Amino acid sequence: MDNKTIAEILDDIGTFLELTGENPFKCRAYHNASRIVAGLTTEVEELIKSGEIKNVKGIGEGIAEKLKELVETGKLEYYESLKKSLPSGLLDILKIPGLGPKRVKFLYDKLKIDTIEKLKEAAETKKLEKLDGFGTKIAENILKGIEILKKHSEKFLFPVAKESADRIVEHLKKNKDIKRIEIAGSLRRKKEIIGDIDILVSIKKKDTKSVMDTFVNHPDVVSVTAHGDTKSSVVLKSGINCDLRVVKEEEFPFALAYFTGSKEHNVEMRSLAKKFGLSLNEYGFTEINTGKKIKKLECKDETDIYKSLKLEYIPPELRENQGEIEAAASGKLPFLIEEKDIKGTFHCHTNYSDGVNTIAEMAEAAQNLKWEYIGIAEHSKSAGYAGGLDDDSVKQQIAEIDELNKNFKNFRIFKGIEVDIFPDGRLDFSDKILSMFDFVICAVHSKFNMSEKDMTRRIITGMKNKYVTMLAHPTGRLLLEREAYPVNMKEILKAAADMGKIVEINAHPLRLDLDWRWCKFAKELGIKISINPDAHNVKSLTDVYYGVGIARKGWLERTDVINTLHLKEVVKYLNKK
DNA sequence: GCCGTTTTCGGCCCGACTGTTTTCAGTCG
Repeated sequence: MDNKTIAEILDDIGTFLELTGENPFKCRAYHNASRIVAGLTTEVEELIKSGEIKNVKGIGEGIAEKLKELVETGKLEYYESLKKSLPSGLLDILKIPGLGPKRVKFLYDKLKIDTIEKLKEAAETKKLEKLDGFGTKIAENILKGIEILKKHSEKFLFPVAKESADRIVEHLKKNKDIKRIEIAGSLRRKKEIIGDIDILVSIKKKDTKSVMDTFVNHPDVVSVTAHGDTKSSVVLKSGINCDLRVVKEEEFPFALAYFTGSKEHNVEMRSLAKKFGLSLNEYGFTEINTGKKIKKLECKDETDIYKSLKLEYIPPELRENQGEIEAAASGKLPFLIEEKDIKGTFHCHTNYSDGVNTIAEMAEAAQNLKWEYIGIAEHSKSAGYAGGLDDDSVKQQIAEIDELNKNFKNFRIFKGIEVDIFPDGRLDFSDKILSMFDFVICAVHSKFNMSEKDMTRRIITGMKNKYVTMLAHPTGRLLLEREAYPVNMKEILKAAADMGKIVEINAHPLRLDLDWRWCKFAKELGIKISINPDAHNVKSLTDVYYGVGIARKGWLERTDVINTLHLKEVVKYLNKK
């Protein structure tokens, strides 16, 4: 049983326990354990065999015992009986905004409501509002919530959320009462999937009304779900929920840190503050004993906050509670890669296959970005749906690139290919053809329904070819659209490290894969990463910068990423292959 | 259920908003 499945089961147990009214801290222990398991780079099964499981922080005796049963028998009695005791529909009802475990359980106990349909009917027939603690307003909100859930239950890709957020920020900036404004939340942390948008402002005067009004009256706003003095909440045209918080200028750094999250990072920060005798919240530090605001613990920015707890400044992308606080305490934070470090890129398509622009146009666009090189890599012949190249068109493209390269002085187009890995691990071109390229990318594009074992072997066999330089989009996922195919990523990365192959972070917003959760492990193995846009037109070359965000989340430094090398260094690297 | 530089028991982050109440519970992040 893989860690992902185990994590889901633990998370469900946490939720089930909430619904039964269990001690909230016990519930949290399961949710915590779920997150921890999801972040492990070693299989739980191995940890149990080696006895290492008891050294994992957040997993104690009780949960370790349950994990043991789960991996050894493939089942967990505790989980099964919880599941049996509660209708599965309660989990759906829980997704409705405004309904938490208490109310869901109450409704189930009182009215036997266990599906969204029954809930809707009860609200419409005024049964809900007669219950203790319920009223007309809550019933209305539940109906509204059901509608919102139906329409906008989905999450959003980073660029979609970013664009919506930028529009609001631009609009708010016109309000002269605003002093500082920042996007916070998962957008600031550069998560690949965004749930909602958090915007934070500080204002010059006391009255927040004008700022709040500016916000809720934005033309993109389709409904207002909260409209208070310090917080307002709206749903935007794009379907995204957007929150605005207004704080005083001196509170701004604390609020920014707080609303940037992640929640888990904040919890750790608060615990740490406690050890310093301080309580940390979105407004500042408070001494725990006196309850008085500490005058001289003013922080002008986030750096000051971290410094107060004897930590280095932690960049937002790292704030996922994946060891960044310990690293910051011991001066071991990575010096993260930045956009300006990118000197070129690989894996771009042209109109030779399914791209839009010519090679020359792509090269020109790359130069406009001040890059020193671009690598063209079309699909191979079996990728008929994507205009894959046959032997003849390969030769023709190579000739064209050679010709174009004669015109450049400090720029170069690298000749490459994105060759398919067949189910048996063979590649879609002969070695003779592959030997003609400056670099070769291998990737899976078909038959995704193989077992984990077979898919892992397929990819590793493909990488073994001596002409292969790098592996592209290692899980084939399309965010919010298609699940990753099952692979043993640990084995693949180990194999890549052994063979000295580069692994791609595909910077296309739908892929962003190698996932950042694996980057740190890849880095520890000494694997070089290439941040590639998989661009099919000139505009999407800048997708590379989404990839930089993911690399930063994955603790990567300039030296971990191959396309931070200057032209001369890259030529040397590729020639060594 | 987890955890320990106050602790092996007794805590476990904390505040805003909403709706229902008339001082608070539930939800959310």
